[in-house]
Amino acid sequence: MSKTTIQDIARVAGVSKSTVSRVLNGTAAVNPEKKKAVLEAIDRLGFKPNLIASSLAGGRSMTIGVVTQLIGSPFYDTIAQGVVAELHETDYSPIFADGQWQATEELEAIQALMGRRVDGLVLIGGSLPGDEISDLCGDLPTVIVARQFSGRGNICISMDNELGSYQLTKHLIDKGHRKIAVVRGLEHHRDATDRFDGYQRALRDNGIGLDSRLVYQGDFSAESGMAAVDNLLAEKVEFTAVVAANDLTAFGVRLALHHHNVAVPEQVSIVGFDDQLETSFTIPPLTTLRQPAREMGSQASKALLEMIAGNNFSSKVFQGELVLRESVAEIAR
Amino acid sequence: MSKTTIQDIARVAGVSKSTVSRVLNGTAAVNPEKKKAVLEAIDRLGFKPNLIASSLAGGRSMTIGVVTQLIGSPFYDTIAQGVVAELHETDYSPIFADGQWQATEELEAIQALMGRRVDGLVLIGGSLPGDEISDLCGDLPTVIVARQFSGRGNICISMDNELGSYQLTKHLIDKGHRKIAVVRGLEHHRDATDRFDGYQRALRDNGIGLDSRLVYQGDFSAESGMAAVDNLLAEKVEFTAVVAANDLTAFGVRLALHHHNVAVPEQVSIVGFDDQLETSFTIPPLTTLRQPAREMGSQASKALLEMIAGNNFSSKVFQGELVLRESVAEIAR
DNA sequence: GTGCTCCTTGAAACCGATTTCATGGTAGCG
DNA sequence: CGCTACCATGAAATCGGTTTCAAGGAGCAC
Repeated sequence: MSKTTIQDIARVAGVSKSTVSRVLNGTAAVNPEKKKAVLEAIDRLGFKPNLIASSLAGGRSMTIGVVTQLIGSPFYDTIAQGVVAELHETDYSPIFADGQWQATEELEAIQALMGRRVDGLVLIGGSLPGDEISDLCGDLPTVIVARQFSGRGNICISMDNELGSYQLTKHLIDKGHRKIAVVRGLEHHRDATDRFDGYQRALRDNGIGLDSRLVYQGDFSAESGMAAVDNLLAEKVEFTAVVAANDLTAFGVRLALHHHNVAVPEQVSIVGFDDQLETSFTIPPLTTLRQPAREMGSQASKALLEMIAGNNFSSKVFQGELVLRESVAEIAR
Repeated sequence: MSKTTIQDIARVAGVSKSTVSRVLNGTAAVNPEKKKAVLEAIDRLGFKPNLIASSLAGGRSMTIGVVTQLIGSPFYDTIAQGVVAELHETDYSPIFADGQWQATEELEAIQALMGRRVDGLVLIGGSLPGDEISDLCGDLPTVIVARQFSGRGNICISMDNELGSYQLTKHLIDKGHRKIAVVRGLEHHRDATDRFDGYQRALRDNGIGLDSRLVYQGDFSAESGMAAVDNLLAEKVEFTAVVAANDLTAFGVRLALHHHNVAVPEQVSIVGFDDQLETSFTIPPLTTLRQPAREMGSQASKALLEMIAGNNFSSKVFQGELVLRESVAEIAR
């Protein structure tokens, strides 16, 4: 551990601490010769400034708090990656705390990060009410990713889930499908309800009535996709396509259909949501809606840095991109 | 931002800073009444100690540096999750820096973390030579995950890749396969070479010669799995099974076979490596080797905390677990 | 009642930087 | 040549805690 301090450098270079600090931060002009002496001393002693001390003195910690919800979801993981990657170029370091999709945990996580005097906060997902977040964070720059908010004064980087689901459903309708089953995501989860809304709007816009027998309440898991299919088949409900809550659920749907010897896409078409890495390699490759997860993460970091710099930044809603692959077939009407 | 300091609490409670500090940390006995007064003041003013100041004064930052290699690999991500989850219960917070699988970046990442005076370091993967790590970190407690080391005095939490691959290959042999193709992982990557070694040993132990036409140099991607199959088929090399470098590669293999109308597992069996979430839902569900990624991560945190506490801890090599699903068929000899 | 120890407590030093402030020196200008 | 203005520089205060140290008080034994 480099125990050398700014004081040591000052002594070796024959200047004062103040001067060393000025060289380090370029806060003021210094005599070129002294500057050289300082730099040499730094190099020779292998000095690394103690960021903790500098945080305390400077009032800025150069850290960004990131609150995750540690469910091994590729989507959220990718967002986190984007956040970290974007910060990588800067002098800020991300410091993590986890909320586990539970309000109390999330609150603790935020408080822990604030105790560390982070300069900004990125919340990825989460279940804490918007206003509570505002109260908690006060004037601490805060960005919320993958979540849309009605709360006051928060910046959100989110996805238009309703539209995405609308597009997917519309795509199926355009291909001639009218008996379209849906596997919903986690109950009360905003993303899930938005997607379901998009599904409904697409049906409505095309004069197709909502058939409750085609709606299955899932939870974003593959298992719920399988259960949905088992259920549909057991009940002998006719359907030619399935809108899955996300890709993982679509995997489950697809596997269950396989078990029941239903051909995809010949007999039943499937669409997912997310476009996670594996979807291009399933059989058949899955038609889905790409969420720009990594980009959302890096956008969140960018927004936060702007806010910290004192600039304005407004919320951004991303639109997904329909990725057509082979899991949807056209059918005769 | 709570601007209240320990000084404010002291004033309100009518005691000295020292006493407040003692109440906060329980470092010494305090008069119950004063203690009560202090606690009340803390509660009333909503005081949260400034961890930065306390780090500086206390000499410990209560922070753990985690060096990742930001490739969106589910395996490494899961390890990171394990690390974070385990730390969640403690007063330590993980702070991230990324190495991008490049030695120079990794070096910078480590230095940045040391500048933050982390109390310990977890390296997930990485390419920096072991001795260099030792030099760099000195006596800073350090744990390396998902990597085996010859370097001196480092603690490693790793997987026996050679054995895992041996078991998978052996399983195929037991099922009657003798023409077993292999798609290797990234060149020069230790995990990849270990796995290839395991493959070779299994063949050797069972009197099967190594046929270089059955060996394809991949890179852990799904694309390389597809390319391998295309190649094998184009060259008209006979094979009845494929050992893929990891699950993702196996997905590629499986898709390419599908495109060529080769039935899995009837005509060709496949085994993967990792047991990532999606593998149980592919068609057919993939036989693979489960890596206890999350557990490795949490084990790493545990080890690190022990080391920080001054206790000894030795390296640990995990063994994977063969997960039998439906992608392997028995064939007549 | 005196002397001693033990315990609680506050004052002050300290952690390692940044930043303010005062000073001496130099340059510019009349 | 003298005055002001400015620049570079170091001393000292500061950030918000922890920890050492010495002192005051209580408790106990004689």
